[in-house]
Amino acid sequence: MGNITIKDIARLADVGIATVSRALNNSGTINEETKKKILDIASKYHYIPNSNARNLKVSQTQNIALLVKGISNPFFADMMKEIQRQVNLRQYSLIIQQVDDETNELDVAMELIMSKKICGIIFMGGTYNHPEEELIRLNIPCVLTTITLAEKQNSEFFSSVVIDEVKESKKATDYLLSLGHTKIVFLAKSPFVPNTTGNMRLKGYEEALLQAGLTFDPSLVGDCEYTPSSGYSAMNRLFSKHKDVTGIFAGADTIAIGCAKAALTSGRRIPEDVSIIGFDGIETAEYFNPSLDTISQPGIDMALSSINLLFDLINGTGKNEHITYQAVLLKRGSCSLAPIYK
Amino acid sequence: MGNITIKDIARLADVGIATVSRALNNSGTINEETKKKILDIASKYHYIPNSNARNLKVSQTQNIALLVKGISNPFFADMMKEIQRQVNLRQYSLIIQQVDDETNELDVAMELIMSKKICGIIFMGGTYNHPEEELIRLNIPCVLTTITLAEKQNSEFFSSVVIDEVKESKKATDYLLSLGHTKIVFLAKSPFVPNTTGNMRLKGYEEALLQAGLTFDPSLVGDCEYTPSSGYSAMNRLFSKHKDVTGIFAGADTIAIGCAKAALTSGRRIPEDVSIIGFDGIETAEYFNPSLDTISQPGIDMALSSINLLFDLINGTGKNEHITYQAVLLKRGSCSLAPIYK
DNA sequence: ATATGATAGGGAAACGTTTCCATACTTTAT
DNA sequence: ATAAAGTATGGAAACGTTTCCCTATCATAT
Repeated sequence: MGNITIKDIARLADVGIATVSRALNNSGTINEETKKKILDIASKYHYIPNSNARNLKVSQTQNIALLVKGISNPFFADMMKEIQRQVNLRQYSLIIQQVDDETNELDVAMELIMSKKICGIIFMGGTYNHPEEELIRLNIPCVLTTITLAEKQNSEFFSSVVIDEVKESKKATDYLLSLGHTKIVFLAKSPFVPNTTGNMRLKGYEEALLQAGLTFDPSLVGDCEYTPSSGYSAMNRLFSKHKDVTGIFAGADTIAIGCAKAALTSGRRIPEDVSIIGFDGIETAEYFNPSLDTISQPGIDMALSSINLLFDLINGTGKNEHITYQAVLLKRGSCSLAPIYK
Repeated sequence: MGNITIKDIARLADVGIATVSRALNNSGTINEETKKKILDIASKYHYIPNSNARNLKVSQTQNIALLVKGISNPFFADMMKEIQRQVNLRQYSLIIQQVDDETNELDVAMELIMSKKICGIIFMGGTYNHPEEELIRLNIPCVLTTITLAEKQNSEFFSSVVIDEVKESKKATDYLLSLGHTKIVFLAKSPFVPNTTGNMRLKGYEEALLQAGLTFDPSLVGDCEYTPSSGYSAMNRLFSKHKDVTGIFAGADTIAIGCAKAALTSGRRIPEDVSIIGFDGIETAEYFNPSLDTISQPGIDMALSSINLLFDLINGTGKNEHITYQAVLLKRGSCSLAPIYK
């Protein structure tokens, strides 16, 4: 049963197909009555335009792509959900493509673009230290969010929505410092790989330490994935080397949860013996026992801005923008004065 | 700069476009040398086929859709990630569409199908109590997973990958019962709405109770979303009515986390005063403090089976199948003998 | 020598749209 | 009454593929 096409509608309404097209897209000039008749027939027969034909003709699609690195972080999940919602609201479809550490996201993006599957793209998570020219090559509306930019952020070829990783990370460390902690562990993914998110956050940690007159000890930093299990084993390793750690700054709440477990199973109390602060502000962190202190990113707002900026670019209703959001320090139950002060 | 098309390749290779098409898809008869020449030129000029044109012609796409209800549950997130991975591995794209409680997933599906955007569909989460004919109308390879089927499961029009909700839920309740608990709370989403997942799990809970000779008390069941915060407030309400609750069966780990918080903040110890068991088996449950007992579903396996069944259908390499997985009871640190036995 | 059957490749139609152009009919201004 | 300027519509080309059908070449069998 061949689907119903614009031709069928034309025949049924006894008009030309050009007229049907005009009625459907209300473009050009068309008589109101004719239009109504056509629309009625179309809806009566459940006409749905063939998007392949349409896209072929206009060389544009109604799909936008979301390329996300590190999809497992629940913080991203919430952002994705919001982006999803906004995209659907605008009658577009979302093609989500996860990219792992090995795949080159630009190749993936290029293929999606060239095959005409998408008309806009959001990069989420990870690092984009590609020379700007590469992004220019994409030649498509593009926004980068929740990522660390190696290059200057004032490019005219994409929009971005980020936080100041270094500053926010310093904020977390400063808080621990203010509580009197001096032996503070830092955990993140690839902290020593230049320009990664983990690296940026390490910088903030280091800055805070130095500013407080402490020396930076690389053996206090751990490398782990953004998961509880990975945070757990990394923290265990750290504990075995440094029994006297009293402060932990985890570069993600998921990691913090794993660290907490490690502290607890080693007989340490939180926050009496060891203070823990996370990053991101996922819901579970609040419900953890004890409730986890964290640096909370405005994920939903960032998602919203990203999609708005993207559609501004797609519709030509706005120019490139670069937004930096503020994160906030949430004090809950996992940090307290260093034991020495008690 | 107009993209490079099959015509350009034909011109460059000095052959007809039909020949190029044959070389690209290695279909029909073609000389090996000619083919090599064409392929070389194509790759040299970074030719990428226009999928809109192709899809229009063959009336088929390389996109598969994932319609998920209740996207916020991290248990789904892991499944989605695996589905994503498998789809990409096969050079298809995944269009993820979240459907909320209000939207009719069949309408969404129909639109996606009719507009020729997809060639296969996976329904995930929620309930599908649509009459079979409705699903038949879709007329496209289709698998239902992690959902509760109202109708008999032997349809020839779709595949399914599920667990026996009632049985697994009874397993959880039996466990609590075996520990001597008699006043057990049950929490899930829409437990009293027929055929929902929550309702199925309620049935298992009820069966276990009845079998143990206890009476079913509806005032012990709570209705909440699949989130910690919702579980938290629902449990608080329940505690205020029933101070002597000693067992909690949460229909999701996310809910269990909220319940645990409620128990803890009310001064109850886990598991000494109150035992909690969850459902799903998300990673965080294990790292919670205390480690949460749960009924663990084999999410990754289920995702894998789903996608395999779907591609069997798409490629015509297999017939409809209906798989029921077993979940397993994970005993960790959140359940113990009822206080009365101590 | 001719007939047969592969094998290779080209021309052109078709997929379902949008849009340019042309035409026909109205209205309004002169 | 005629010209000018809308307004409404249809025909047909075009988007970039795939595929059907036809022709040409060549080897093999008669």
